[in-house]
Amino acid sequence: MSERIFIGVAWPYANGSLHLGQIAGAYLPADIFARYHRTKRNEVLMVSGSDQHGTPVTLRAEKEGRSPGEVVAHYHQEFLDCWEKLGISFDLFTATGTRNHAQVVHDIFLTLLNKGYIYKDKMVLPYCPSCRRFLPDRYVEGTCPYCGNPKARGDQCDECGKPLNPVDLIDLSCGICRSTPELRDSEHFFLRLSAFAERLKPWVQEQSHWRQNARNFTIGYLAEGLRDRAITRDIEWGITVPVPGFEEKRIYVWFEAVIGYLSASKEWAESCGESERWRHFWQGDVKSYYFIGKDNIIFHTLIWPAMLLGYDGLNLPYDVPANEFLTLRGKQLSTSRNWAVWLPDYLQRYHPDALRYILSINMPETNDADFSWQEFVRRNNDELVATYGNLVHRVLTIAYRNFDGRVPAASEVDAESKTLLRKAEATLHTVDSLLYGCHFREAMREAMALAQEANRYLDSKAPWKAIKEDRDSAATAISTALGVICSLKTVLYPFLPFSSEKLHRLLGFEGSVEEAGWAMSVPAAGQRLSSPEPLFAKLDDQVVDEENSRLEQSVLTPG
RNA sequence: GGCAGCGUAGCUCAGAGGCCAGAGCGGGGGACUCAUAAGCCCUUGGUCGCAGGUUCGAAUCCUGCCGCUGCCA
Repeated sequence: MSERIFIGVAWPYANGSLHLGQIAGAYLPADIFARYHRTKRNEVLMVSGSDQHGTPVTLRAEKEGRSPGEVVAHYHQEFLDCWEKLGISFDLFTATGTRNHAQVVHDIFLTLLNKGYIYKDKMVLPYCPSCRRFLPDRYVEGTCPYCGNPKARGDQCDECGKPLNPVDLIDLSCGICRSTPELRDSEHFFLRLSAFAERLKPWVQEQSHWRQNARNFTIGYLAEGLRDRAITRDIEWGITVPVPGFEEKRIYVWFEAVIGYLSASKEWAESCGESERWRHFWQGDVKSYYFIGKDNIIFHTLIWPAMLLGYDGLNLPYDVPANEFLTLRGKQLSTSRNWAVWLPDYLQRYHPDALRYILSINMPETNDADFSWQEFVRRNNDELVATYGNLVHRVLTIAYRNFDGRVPAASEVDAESKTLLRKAEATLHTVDSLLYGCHFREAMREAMALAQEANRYLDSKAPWKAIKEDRDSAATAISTALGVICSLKTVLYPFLPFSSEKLHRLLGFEGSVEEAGWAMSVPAAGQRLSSPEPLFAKLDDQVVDEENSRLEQSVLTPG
């Protein structure tokens, strides 16, 4: 029975490059999940896009002397390039800057407004008389009321790290012209989150399959009481407010970005030439998964569900597998301090599957997990290459050289070989159910355990010796090992798609691993093998020093 | 400051009341040679953050403290 799976992935902010933390937190697990379900022949729609609005984009643009549109277009293209190279298989990766997105946002805004879930109210905000505008939080400067730092910004104090409201600051000044802003009333729209609390509480309670971090955090947040939130701002860069008199204001990013999941689905449907097909993934018997980092939990477990409840008729999230964070050499990533490994950089120098491997085997599912170049090289060389890559290579080489480049026929399958084949079959099932439940790290470990088992089997059978005395026994061993490798190719495909496809062809198959499906398929006797080549390359230990000094250099010259 | 998660072998991480607390890597030893000097076998190594408590029994539950992370004010 085929299932329908909707996969929404966090929308990366189009004001800078992607780093490894984002990949480990959301994109990689989402992609593993999507590839797994496709191979299981389930229907999958996986979407995301560039988050192109908001003050960070404007700031970046000003700093670089470009328009926000140019900044956003640049990073959008870079993202697309990264997805392709890293093999993140979106059905659609769009952007919040599209006309379609604005239309869908307006539709939701007006629907919620008509139903009374959005209302107008006044806020007191800093207004600069000489610039003649309300100032975004980040454009207000003043003295921090907590630590006395005279250059705190309206959104947060860089000295003590406390988040602030602009009106908290002492001795306000305009970040643009330095004059003193006055506090004025400004009219804004608010989302009546408080109206949904009673419906959200029992719903969250029922989600016993959610990860502990997401569930407890959400329950705690609900217990404190959901407060209404402003959804418009006095800024110029963003989606317009579809109400007369609000031409100078824009919809706040946090409100419109989550709507991207829906607008992207609609855009995808249009591009299929079936404009109503999005409903297939939003209504009825569909499970929707949202892959995000832990900083984003309540937007997906409370706010977006509230908006969907208010809009009515669309499915709420089924699961929100929020990951914890990736640290870099034990320290928190920091884009402003340039303490990060940037994805475009990585992809220029190394194999995508090597990164996918290390981030999978040590995915920050329950804890923050650490990345270091030392670990990267070690796991690549001592685990990926040594255990899996070498297994594949030794089996293919023996088969190719001794059996005329073809899969040998197993005469009689002995007990030991049967045991291994059963183990392969069992691994296929175990990995299946682990992936189904979003336990990626454990699934990867199971797969690697099978590779280890196969190495043990080869050692015990020693086909390189048997070939001289008992050719049939060697044939059985190699045929069995080829079967196991074939299963490994399948269970590892969601994690390591490039090398699995390569192995698929080395084993003499046509088509793709996905088409072959999630099943034990022992290559037929006589099947022609391709000339063996290693799946992965070992990395020189020098890489550790090179990359570490690159990191330390980049910290000295923050972007 | 409030809330949540986490603190387990040299390293990276599993385990969530009861078989001597596990895996991979590293360290030490061994047999082998098909393979990217990879693989295999044996072995080393932990008062499970600290202090109390509940229990016949606690890494696992409770309380307090310390440290890390995130969210909120």
